[in-house]
Amino acid sequence: RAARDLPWRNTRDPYRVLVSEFMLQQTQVARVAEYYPRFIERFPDLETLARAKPRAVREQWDGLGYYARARNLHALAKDVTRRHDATLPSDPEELIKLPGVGPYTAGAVASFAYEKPVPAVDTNVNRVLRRVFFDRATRNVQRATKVWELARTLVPKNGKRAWRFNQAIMELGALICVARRPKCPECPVRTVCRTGKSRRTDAQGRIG
DNA sequence: GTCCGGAACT
DNA sequence: AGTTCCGGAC
Repeated sequence: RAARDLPWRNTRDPYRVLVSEFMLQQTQVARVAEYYPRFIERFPDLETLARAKPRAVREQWDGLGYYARARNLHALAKDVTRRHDATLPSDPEELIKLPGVGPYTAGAVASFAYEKPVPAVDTNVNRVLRRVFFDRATRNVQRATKVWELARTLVPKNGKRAWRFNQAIMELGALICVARRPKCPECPVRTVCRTGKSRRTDAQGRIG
């Protein structure tokens, strides 16, 4: 509903989704918004990126940090161009085998590009789910796999709904259910959220 | 000065 | 389970 309009949300092109996710792994939205369009213009598709010189890729990435990810992305492009006929896999199990692709990025590409009904748990989503569904004691101890299990049960079975669901939770985590001082009074799910409920009566305590 | 963030590696 | 990478926000 109150989602921000971001360039990589208006596409289902797997390559573009992949690039945005690689950038977002390490950097905040505002900064990615600055780099992403230039990168896409310079390397519009996987083949172009695969053919590019490491130097050129690095230059486009300069200032974003975590340069190993740029190398991974480049290696991935070469990999996929060679082995998968320049088409990114749609299955998270396959995606995760690619360099620089972990559980989150695999889920994100599968959902945001291919509209597969799979969860994508980044730290935002992780934080939101833990606050909403787990009590304070459990929250600190919950293993990541538990949150993924929960996310799997929550994601709509319909791919388009799953896409919106994943985007919505990430947006919630990024704008409202932020790490430091969550804005519970503005939160649309506060009435069903453990944390939101307990905080409604509090003046403004911190979240443990 | 401290916290934040995915994946990879120890 | 803890560390590293890198730059920005606070």
